[in-house]
Amino acid sequence: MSGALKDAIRVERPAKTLRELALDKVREAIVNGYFRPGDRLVERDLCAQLGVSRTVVREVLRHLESEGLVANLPNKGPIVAQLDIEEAKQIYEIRGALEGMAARLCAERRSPEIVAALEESLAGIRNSYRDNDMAAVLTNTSSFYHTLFTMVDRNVAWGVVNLLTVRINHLRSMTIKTERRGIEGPLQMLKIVDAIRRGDGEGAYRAAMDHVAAASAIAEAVLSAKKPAD
Amino acid sequence: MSGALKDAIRVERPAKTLRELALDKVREAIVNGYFRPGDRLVERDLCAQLGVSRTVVREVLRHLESEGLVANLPNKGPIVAQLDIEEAKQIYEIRGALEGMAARLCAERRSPEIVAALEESLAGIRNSYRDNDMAAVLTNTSSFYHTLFTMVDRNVAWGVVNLLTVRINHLRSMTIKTERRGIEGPLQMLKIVDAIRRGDGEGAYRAAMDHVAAASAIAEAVLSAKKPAD
DNA sequence: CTACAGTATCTGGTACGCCATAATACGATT
DNA sequence: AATCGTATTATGGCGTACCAGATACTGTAG
Repeated sequence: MSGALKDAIRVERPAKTLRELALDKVREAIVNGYFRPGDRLVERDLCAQLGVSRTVVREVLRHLESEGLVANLPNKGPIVAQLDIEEAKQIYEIRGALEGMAARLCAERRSPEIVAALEESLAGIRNSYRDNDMAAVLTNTSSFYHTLFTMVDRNVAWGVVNLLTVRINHLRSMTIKTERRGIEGPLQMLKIVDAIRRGDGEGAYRAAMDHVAAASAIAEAVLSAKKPAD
Repeated sequence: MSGALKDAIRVERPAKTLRELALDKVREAIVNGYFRPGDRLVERDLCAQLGVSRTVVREVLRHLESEGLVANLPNKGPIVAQLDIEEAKQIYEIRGALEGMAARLCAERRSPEIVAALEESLAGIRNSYRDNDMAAVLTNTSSFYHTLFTMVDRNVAWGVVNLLTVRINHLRSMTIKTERRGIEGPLQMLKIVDAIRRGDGEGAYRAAMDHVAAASAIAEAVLSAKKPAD
């Protein structure tokens, strides 16, 4: 049996451990705001809410801690990590560097498939804005960058970006709701795609940087406007 | 009592939980080769070796898994992650992008303190090469980049670089042992410092990129030379 | 109203047990 | 003897119970 085919008939098992299910649940609960920043995450309460044992809950909390979504106060226990503005700016900066890098690589490859895939994602974003479906905007934006990275086989960088992105997810959901972002966001991304189509590596790099820089500026405004109200 | 002083007499407790101690131990054991890539990490064995309970061991394994140092085979359990060459190249590339970014920022800040701190680290590296103390070379190199990042308050990026670096640590220890690396490595780093001293952001960026590119090339050679021998 | 003691809460950590699965060894059958 | 089925073992996944230490809360005595 040839190597390429030998997995074809493999029986697909759920294979997800309880731990992974719980991890996804809690992470989602944090990123979509069910648990707010600063909330304490009491182990035994989580056990009850998730319907799993402390063993599982503790492993999940450790995992989220290493993702930066959960902070651990000594002798007090885990809380949902607070995002301070300085950290958010750094995250945006890193994303700029890595997404710029990926955009440049895409441009240098000069592959029509890449352009087509990016345009499809971009169309999805426009539609979601038109339908006012903000959740869809987020997932489509993610998918845009996902193709940007995976088309040039940069899955490690994609993992890094993804890891950082969850930490600023509530910021993202605020920035995209900003007035004019529905116009300017896709416009900036279009510039990236155009530069890639032209094979203009440097232009693609700068366009990607500009896009996250804009997002960062909006995030900073949103965050500094909200902090005093706390 | 004034706020600035009130922590002064605080009794410094280890504050490290058993879990963190165990985490460090296991990570170090992996990084310095006590556990080889592909080795199985049997929970109950680790309990015995570390002298801690299974709960702790499991949490440690989960943490290392999310760091990428440990891989979990379904229905078989955790093993030490194997590093394939493609992934290593991607990690070097990311480091290049981020270290270049940090170097540029350092140059733009034009602070003599930064230059002084970097020169001190660099001197440490040279001395370690002279003494043939390869472990010290590694830690001093880390400290060089640590100052590069923290001097411009980019601790998040530093965290990312650090996280990625542990995954290629055995590669690092092989590349620095390469002939001529003891000359060329410090020379490339000196170029970074010089550009920073000149306030030449672009030059610092490129010098940092060149340095990791060189390391990456050596690593690739080392890795592809070793793989067939497996 | 304050100080202090007692109490409740919660994490950190341990021990132990049960179950499911995968691999291996072993034995039976043809 | 080769093969097939079965017991055994190793191990991870998961749950429960328990204890110690730190912290926060509370009520009472002075």
